[in-house]
Amino acid sequence: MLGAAADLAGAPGAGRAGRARSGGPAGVTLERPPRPDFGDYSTNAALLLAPALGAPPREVAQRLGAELQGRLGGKLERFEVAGPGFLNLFLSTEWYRGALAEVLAAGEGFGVGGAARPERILVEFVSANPTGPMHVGHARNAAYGDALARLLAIHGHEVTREFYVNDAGSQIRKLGESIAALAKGEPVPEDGYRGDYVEPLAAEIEGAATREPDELGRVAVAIMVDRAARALAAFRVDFDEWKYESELHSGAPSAVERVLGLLDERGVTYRSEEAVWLRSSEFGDDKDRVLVRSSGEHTYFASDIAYHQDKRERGYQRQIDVWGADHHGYLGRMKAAYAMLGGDPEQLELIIMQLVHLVRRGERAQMSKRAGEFVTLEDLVGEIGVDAARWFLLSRSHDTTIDLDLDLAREESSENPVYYVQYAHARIASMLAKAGAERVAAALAEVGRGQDAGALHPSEAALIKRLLAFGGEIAEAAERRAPHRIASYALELAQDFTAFYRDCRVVGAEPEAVESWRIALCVAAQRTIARCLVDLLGVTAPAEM
RNA sequence: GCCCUCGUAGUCCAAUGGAUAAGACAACCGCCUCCUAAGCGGUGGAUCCAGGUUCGACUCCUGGCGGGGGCACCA
Repeated sequence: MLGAAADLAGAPGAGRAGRARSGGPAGVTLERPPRPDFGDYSTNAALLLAPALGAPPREVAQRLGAELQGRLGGKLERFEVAGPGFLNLFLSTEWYRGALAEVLAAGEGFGVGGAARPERILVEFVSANPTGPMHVGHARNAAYGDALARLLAIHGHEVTREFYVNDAGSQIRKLGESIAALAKGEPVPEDGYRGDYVEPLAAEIEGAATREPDELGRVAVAIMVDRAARALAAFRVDFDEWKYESELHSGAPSAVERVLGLLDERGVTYRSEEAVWLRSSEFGDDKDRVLVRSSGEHTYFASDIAYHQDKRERGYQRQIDVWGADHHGYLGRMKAAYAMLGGDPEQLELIIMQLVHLVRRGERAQMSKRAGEFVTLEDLVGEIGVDAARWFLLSRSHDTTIDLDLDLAREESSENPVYYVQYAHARIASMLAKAGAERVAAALAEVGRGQDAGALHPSEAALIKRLLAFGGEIAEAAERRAPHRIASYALELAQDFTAFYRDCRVVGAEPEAVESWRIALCVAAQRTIARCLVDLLGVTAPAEM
């Protein structure tokens, strides 16, 4: 944590660091109180320490305050004990000046790398079936998984992003059969694929009318995967690895066969009605599950177990899977299988994304891939653009259902708060350009020397406090797998900047020391907004609008 | 029926057990001689219901009610 803020966090039992290291009572916080007259920062430490100390909370708060006063000296203007025993701290201008200097000195390192224990993490997301185009649900999954990966990486973890391609099983054969039928001018099989994209796909594949369905399926998968990768890249989502399910079935023995062997050795499988079952119900699942069908074919679940085992063997300390809500019934069996193979269930995180519902004329519409009725990722981006689409999808918590009315989204995209944040960034760029690069460099150097620039405007203090909260916001958002918090923070930061802009003249401010100080504050605000937009949310930060 | 998840203003949505529940859109009233009006200021408006735990509950527990999802030898 930042030095200036650490002055406070270092207080007995106060702050995040205090909670983590001191072993003090849980729930101690150092936070920005709801009202300015409650001080700049506030802690409930006394409320929580009081029972252990056998003293009234207000008395404990008084003692804490006195101790802090001694430690911080001129940085702490005064403190107050409030309500049931809150300790409210009022910080001096000196403290604020030092804090901004530290933000600027930290540069790219400001607020980042705070993970207490960095891990190698594999984030698997999207993993859309290659049998059709990606719809808005995949877009949400992509935006979320991508933002989460960015967040975890900035928080200090080593992150790998992976797309799992389900290129095996009956669905691929069905796709091949559908293409073969269309190529021959025959009707598509009853349970085949008949979306708008299938016919062009059939036309694209040379000699489709004379090739075998299995082979057509493979060719079609290659085309669809390539198409998905491109659509995702255009959405600013890139993957480090593309893992094919078919690989898990190849070789002798295959990865799937090996994992089935492992389960067998552990005595957690049995045969019944010609099929091989997993005793997953003994590990928290609702019922036992089939691994090998009576036909001799492996189930999807069997390859998925092999896939998760494979991830573990690749040395990831943590696996995060981002799944659609329609997969949540699958969670219990996956956790069970993971544990049955000796994995620590804590290290397998299965995140369920709630669905995106399409709304047309106020009514919910069903998205059906086989019927070809859905809004694709490309449609969404085409209608409202990458920035607005990403913000729209990322500004909501992953566990709330989103209703998407594309007509409304198109109309309202100009009202998207993303533009407000971008506008603040562009406005700063314009101000700094007006000041000139040399003047900005001089101002930054001056702040580092700690020049006295007089009293602070409340808007300046508020903006600095918001900037100082950045590291905590990253930590909180990363630990809770909640990138939407970054969107909230970015908006609040932009609002605080805009209030500062309204209240405080920057370029041309008198005396020069004030101008320097405010230019430096603008630089810190601009960097942090860009950090949020570009590096965390994958949204552009334009220099002009 | 069972399991999971969500219920906060007209709408969308935020809030590690903390003080008077944040913000956006929509509505209404004002503001461009001034570093970008994609902006600023102001007004009204919310925790599904009932119990419980706690000094303190939107938050945790129990029971309802409502929305969504899931309960295959499909993937």
